[in-house]
Amino acid sequence: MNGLTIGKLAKQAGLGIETVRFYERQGLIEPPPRTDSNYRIYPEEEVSRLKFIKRAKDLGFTLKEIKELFVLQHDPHATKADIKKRTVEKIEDIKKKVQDLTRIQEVLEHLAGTCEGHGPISECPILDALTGKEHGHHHH
Amino acid sequence: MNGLTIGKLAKQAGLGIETVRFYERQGLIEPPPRTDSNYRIYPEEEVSRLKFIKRAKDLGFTLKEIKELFVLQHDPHATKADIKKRTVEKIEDIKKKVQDLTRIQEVLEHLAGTCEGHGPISECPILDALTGKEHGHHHH
DNA sequence: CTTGACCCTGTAGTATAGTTCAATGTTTAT
DNA sequence: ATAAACATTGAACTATACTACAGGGTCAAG
Repeated sequence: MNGLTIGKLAKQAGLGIETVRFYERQGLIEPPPRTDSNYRIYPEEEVSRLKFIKRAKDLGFTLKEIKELFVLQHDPHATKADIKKRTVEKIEDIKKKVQDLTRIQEVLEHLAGTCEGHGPISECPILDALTGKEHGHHHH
Repeated sequence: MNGLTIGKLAKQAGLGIETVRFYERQGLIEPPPRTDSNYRIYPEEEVSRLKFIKRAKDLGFTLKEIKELFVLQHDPHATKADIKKRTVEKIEDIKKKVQDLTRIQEVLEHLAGTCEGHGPISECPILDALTGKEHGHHHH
C-alpha cells in the first residue's frame, strides 16, 4: 500500500521524472530504497518535500539554498540557532522582495488606471516610471 | 565632457562591464554612440535603466520579460492598449508572487517565533514544517 | 508471450545569464 | 614617454536547472 514509483511521485508533485532524478543527483532528496528490480520506491511524504522545493524555487530560491536547509537538518552539529538564523535571513530576503514587488505593482496599477488604453505610445507613462524617472507620488 | 564610459556606467549601476555589453548584445539597452576611438559613451539616464533591469531581475523577471517592455516602448505600432494589457498581466504576476512570498514569510515568521533558538536540531519545528510535517496537524 | 507503459544508467544538449580570456588599441597620470 | 588603467572584439567558458536521448530492463494486460 505504501510507496510510490518515481512516475507517480513526479506526477503528484507536478514535476517530470527526470527532474526528480536530477534532484536526487543534486542531493535535494534522499536516494530512496529500491525494489528487487532496482525501481525507486518513495514514501508518500516525499511528495510534500518535492512540492516545497517547487514552491521555493518558483519564489526565487536556488536549489542550493533549498538544499542548505535540508543538509542542515542532517548535520549533527547544527543547532536550532543555526536554523533560526537562516530562517530569519530568509525572512529579511522575502520582506525586501515583497517591498520591491509591491512598489512595482503600485506603479503599474496606478498607471494602468490612468491610461485609458488608446492613443499613441509616446504618451504612455508606464515605461518612464519603470526606467527610473520617478515623478509620480507614492500613496499607501 | 558629457557621458559615461562603460566602466563608469557599470560601476554606477552596480554591474560588471561585460554584463553591460552582454545586455547590449541581448538588446536590453541601445547601442550607445561611440567616440572617435570607438569607446561607448552613455548618457547618465542609462544608469537608472540598468538599475531597473537589475532590480527586476532580482525579483524573478527574466531578461526576456524585461526586454519586452523596452521593445514595446520603441515599437511605433504599439498602442496604449498594448501596454495596458501587458501591464495588467504583469500586475497579476506580481500579485501572485507577493501572495506566495507572504505566505512563506508568515510560515517562517511563525516558526522563527516558536523556535527559541537553542537545543538540538532534532527538536526544531522549522524543518519539520518545511519538509511537510505540518506542526499541530496529525494526519495519519 | 508479446505489446506497451513504465523504469534503469549514463551521457549529451538546451536556455538563461553571465564571466573570462586573448590580442590589441586608447587615455591618463607621472 | 611610458606605464597603468581602461577600452575594443570575438570566442570560449561557467553555473543553474533542467530536458532529451540511447540502449537497455521490468511489469501488467490481453
